[in-house]
Amino acid sequence: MSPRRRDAEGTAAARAERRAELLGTAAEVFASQGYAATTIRQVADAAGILGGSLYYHFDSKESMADEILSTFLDDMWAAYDRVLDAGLGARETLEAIVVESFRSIDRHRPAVVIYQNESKHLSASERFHYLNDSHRRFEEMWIALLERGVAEGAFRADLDRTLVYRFVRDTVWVAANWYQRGGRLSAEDIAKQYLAMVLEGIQAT
Amino acid sequence: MSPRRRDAEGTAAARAERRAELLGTAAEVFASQGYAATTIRQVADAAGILGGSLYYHFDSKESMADEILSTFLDDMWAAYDRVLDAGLGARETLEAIVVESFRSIDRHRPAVVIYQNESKHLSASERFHYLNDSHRRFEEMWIALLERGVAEGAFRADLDRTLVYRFVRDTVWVAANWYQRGGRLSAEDIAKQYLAMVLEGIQAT
Amino acid sequence: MSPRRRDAEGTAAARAERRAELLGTAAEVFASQGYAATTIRQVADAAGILGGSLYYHFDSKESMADEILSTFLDDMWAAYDRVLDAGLGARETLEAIVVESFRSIDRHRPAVVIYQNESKHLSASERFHYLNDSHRRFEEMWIALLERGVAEGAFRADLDRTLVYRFVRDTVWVAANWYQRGGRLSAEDIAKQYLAMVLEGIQAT
Amino acid sequence: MSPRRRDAEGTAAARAERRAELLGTAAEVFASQGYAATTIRQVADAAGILGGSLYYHFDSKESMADEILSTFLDDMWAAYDRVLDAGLGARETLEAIVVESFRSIDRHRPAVVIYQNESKHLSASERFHYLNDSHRRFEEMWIALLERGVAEGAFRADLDRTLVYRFVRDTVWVAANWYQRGGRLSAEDIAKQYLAMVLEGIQAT
DNA sequence: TATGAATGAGCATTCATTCAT
DNA sequence: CATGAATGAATGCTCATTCAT
Repeated sequence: MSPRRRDAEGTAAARAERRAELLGTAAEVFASQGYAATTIRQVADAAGILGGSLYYHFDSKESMADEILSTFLDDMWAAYDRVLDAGLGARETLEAIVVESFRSIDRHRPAVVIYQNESKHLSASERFHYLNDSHRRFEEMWIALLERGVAEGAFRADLDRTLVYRFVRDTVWVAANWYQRGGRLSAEDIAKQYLAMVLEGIQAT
Repeated sequence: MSPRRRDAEGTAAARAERRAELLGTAAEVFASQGYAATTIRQVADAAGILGGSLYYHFDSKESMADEILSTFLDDMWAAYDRVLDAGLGARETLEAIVVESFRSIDRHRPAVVIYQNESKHLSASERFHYLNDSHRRFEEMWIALLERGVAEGAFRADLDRTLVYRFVRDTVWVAANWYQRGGRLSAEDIAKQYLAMVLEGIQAT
Repeated sequence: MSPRRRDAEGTAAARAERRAELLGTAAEVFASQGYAATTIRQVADAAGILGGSLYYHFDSKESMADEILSTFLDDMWAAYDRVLDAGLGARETLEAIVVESFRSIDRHRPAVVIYQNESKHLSASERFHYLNDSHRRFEEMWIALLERGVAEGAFRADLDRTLVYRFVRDTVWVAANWYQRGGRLSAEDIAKQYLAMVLEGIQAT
Repeated sequence: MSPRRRDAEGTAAARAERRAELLGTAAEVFASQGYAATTIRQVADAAGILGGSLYYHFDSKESMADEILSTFLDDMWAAYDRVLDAGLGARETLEAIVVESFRSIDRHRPAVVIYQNESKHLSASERFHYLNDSHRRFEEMWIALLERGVAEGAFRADLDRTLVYRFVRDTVWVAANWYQRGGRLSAEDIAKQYLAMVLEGIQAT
């Protein structure tokens, strides 16, 4: 590797790192104040630079949200796909999906919060149509999984399919609102307990 | 009753009715677009009047949100209090609380959506401190109920208390995002199925 | 006519009048400072209101320029069309067109200045494509007129057609840069002298 | 000449050459987009460097315009002065001035365009007062020339002096907007035809 | 009650300019 | 010589709010 090459990679990497750093800051502010209610100056303040300086790195406020959300979704779907391709039974698949979901929350908590709170509004714009696509794929995956589970005798057949889907979906993602990395319970701990509640219920047996 | 008196009451009642009508419209727009992303003009458009005219009825955008949320919370707590005062066992209390929650969603769907999406941000301002109070009371109620249930042998003892609380709380309220009055399932139907899921789990037995 | 009708017309007329008043102010500022170099606040200052208030009347800075230019062009082409439809000889037509051009300058001086200075840049945007259309029609009209004049024996045949077109076109419109209503010479006076120069030249005979 | 001296001259010359190159690029961009509407980045892009790098060569955007315009004006006045010092008759002087004007357009087309479009605005600033001086000198030269021509019996006496001045002045410079080096007609060809039109008129005799 | 014109603070974004490397 | 990250003032525009009618 020539020094020139190393230099070029060095600055490209530094640039990418700075972007990621700023996006992390932006994601946190968007998540805690809401995307619409957050001003670009608040993001810049949190990053320790001036408002205008953000535009050296990003085209617009929207493009920040775009990059935050698509990074999260790409990562999440990669994890989901690994699970779905593993050829597990319905129940094991559900467990693995829930675990991966909590791991996603662990890795991308602010992005998940933004996804939940803002995707309905953002997806109206062309640029965020992939949110709808992801949402549709998500629903199809869950419905198929739940039906397979009923067919395999793993899940109850007496519940409304759509209701169960929504129940599981919301139950998992909403946790992003209170989850804190490094808290009392790890993402895996929480996943285990959530699975116990979702699969077995909370009543004593 | 003098005609004068009747007139006064008539106009006072008419005024209150108009307020309620406008608040209903505002709540729907706030719920569907988000409070911060909604302009006062959009609310006025939806109501068929001009932006400035809303200020005859309300002091500010904030006061609309205030009235929407406090009306909902008052109504919900009245229902909760009736349940809590009925002297039921833990399990029956939980069932009744969940049913009342879905009835609240049925009666105040837009308000519930606003409550979920915006209360975290709104409660920072003095005027909305009652949101924090309500939240705290809510948590205390649920924790106490769950502990009583464990003590009574109705609920499992092997689950993290706080996790169960959050699980049940979120699970119920998030449904406001998709619930539609007059849909396939009534609020009571949904409550029954949610209770089945929460209490017994979704796995086949 | 009902009072209601009169009222509606009254306010509609008042609104149109205010728009025209503001557009006149904007046109003058755009003409004297240049469109790009003029801030919306400068226009507002000249109108005695605040920057934001202009947006009650107009969608954008661009839409002001649009309305200024299209009003001028519509008026000018109406006058041109009256001349072209009158069935005059080439020389008389040229004289009438030049006279109408100076009258247009008299009525729309700032708009003409904006047209000259900014149309090249503005016409890049879709919204201002009609500037290109007008330009093309203008060129066709002049070329046809000059050729007819040569055929009729009214104009010299030894000059480059395109050069003559540009000469006459520029010669007339550029006068908007210094013309002042109520100055020593009226628009018609100037037209007469310009025609003398263009037709007969400035050298002594 | 020591090697050291030659180096210094070499780099100084190289620097001057780079400046001139960059100024040529800047002039073209300013001319085609308008000075105010052109960003320093667009100039830099056109030059193949980054925005900040221009500041190694120039103090400011303004100083680029300054150098572009003053270079053009110095060159033009040098040519004019040669003509004026030649002791020609009024008519021959006018012809020579017009020819030199078109030669200036040929050599400095973008600068001429900038001069026409922006000098009115630029000359407000102290730094560009020489634009006013040039303008005044220009006017005096033309008025004197035209009066001499009338006195010598070369030019018509029945036309408004100021009008003729403006007519000739604008007519010549405006051509910079469409002139293209290497086009069908050379600068001298165009000058000849313009002189024919200005002196003899366009009507058949 | 409602209108419509205006306010004025604030927002996302742009851009000339600086400067350490 | 050039880069690239940052500055900070300014810009077009939005929007909650006011108020005379």
